[in-house]
Amino acid sequence: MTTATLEREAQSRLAAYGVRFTRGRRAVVLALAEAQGPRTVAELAEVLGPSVPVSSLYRTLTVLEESGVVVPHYGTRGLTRYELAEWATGHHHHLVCIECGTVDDLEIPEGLEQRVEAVVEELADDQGFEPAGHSLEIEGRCRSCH
Amino acid sequence: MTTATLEREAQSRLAAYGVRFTRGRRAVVLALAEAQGPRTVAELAEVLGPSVPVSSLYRTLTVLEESGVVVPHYGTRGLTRYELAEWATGHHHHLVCIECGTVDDLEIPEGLEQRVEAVVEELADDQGFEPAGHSLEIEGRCRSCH
DNA sequence: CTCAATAACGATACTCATTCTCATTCAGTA
DNA sequence: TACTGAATGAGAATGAGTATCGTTATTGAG
Repeated sequence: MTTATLEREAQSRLAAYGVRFTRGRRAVVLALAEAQGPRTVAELAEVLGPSVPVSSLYRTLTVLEESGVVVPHYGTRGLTRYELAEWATGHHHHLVCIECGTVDDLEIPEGLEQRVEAVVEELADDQGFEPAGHSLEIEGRCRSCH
Repeated sequence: MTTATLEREAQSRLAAYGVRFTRGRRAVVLALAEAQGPRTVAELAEVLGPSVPVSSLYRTLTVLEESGVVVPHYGTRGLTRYELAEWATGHHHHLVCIECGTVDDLEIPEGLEQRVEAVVEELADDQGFEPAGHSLEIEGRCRSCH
């Protein structure tokens, strides 16, 4: 997805939610687009510098989450990470490093994804609930920690 | 697994780690054995009452985690939940309620689990890392929130 | 273009889960 | 029973995240 398309889509979602696509919100969306996985507020603050103060960063991420532009991720101790929603990144899973705690996106080939979805569907049938989503986290060692 | 077996195994793991299996630690292990899914400190404190003060509860859970008796779970906003490790509960996955945030254990039939593991293995081959574990979280609505 | 009206912002105070500290108590051993 | 290190409990400290509130920026009406 191009940056222009990403911005157009993000703006459209924010508009549907009834808020503006401001400079600060654009900066956060673009920073997340650069990232290879979910990012903490601290990591984003590092990238963005003082142009987006921390208090605004928290509020911006809340707005972006509520309008469906980003989704939160809670895979590591005590920290909330954010990433662009699947309409922007495509469906993917995560590799959580058991050594350093970083989280990387993990592209999953279509065939494998279909098999995961089939399992989720069968589980849903078994247990009598309707699944709204799923996530497969794989714990291992990232390239830096090998 | 019977309570006696659970206690024996827990004691053995704590001994291997070089610490004692005290009254407070036993109480926490038994409380987690009663639970149907990962529990927060607040939830455990509610069940245990004042016999295990909160500061001890945190420390106890840390010791139990380091000795391999319990594992942490970070699936919901801002809260760490703990559950007995898989040697006690067997391998399982989680249903995270998108309504109320509770997390329930989800037993997965052997056949389905094998298919999940096959996918994880293939992903590992593709990406060139060795997986240490995996978790499949299904987001949906729990029975209370239907 | 100017002026409200309202959305967004930024600094700071605050909350609350979790961790740390330290004095006290307990369990195991001589 | 007395000694020694482990374990405990109460409360202080930390830090991520939230709420508040005065200021600034954007939008739309005239």
